[in-house]
Amino acid sequence: MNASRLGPEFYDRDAVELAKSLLGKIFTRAGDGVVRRCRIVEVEAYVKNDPANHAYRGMTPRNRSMFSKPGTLYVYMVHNNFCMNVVRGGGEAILIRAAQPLENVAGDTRGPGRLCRALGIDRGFDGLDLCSSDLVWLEDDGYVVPRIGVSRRIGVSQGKTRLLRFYIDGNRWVSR
DNA sequence: CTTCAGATCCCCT
DNA sequence: GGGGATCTGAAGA
Repeated sequence: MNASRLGPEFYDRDAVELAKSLLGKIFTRAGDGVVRRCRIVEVEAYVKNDPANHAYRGMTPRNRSMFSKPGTLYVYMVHNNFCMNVVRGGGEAILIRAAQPLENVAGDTRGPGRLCRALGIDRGFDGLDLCSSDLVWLEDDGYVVPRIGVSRRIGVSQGKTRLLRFYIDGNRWVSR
């Protein structure tokens, strides 16, 4: 089956639904003369009225991409590591925590910081549009997720009890 | 301007 | 399993 690039309509939906839908999709990173592909296997949702969300207290220079249109990439740095998110819009986004290497991907891809390192994603990718960028986009190859696992989020100090982490149950590339 | 906490990772035990 | 690295962004004075 041919893999097709996901368009604007895919990203314009409830944040939790978007998070679940991102599981199994192919993250593509082009440029540098090669095309790297990996399958998203673990995500976390950061929603409205969520103290753990960077956008909880409104827009700042760092998180402005989270208020851009659905399908925008939000990249930030924490403790010397980059993390990337798929923006839902209105201050909501989905953190990509881990992926399964498919093509031209070397290094560990389990954990948001490692994943960005393996794919060569940095703050320069913040604000790019996954629907129109020549560097990064998402594809659907028809893969169907066998079973979605749910848990609390990892590494947050607030909003700990909310079940907003989703992963492909049984996949060896899920972190932890 | 200063202070401080953080959506992590690595290395040690 | 736990602590330190390391530095940016945001809040407070």
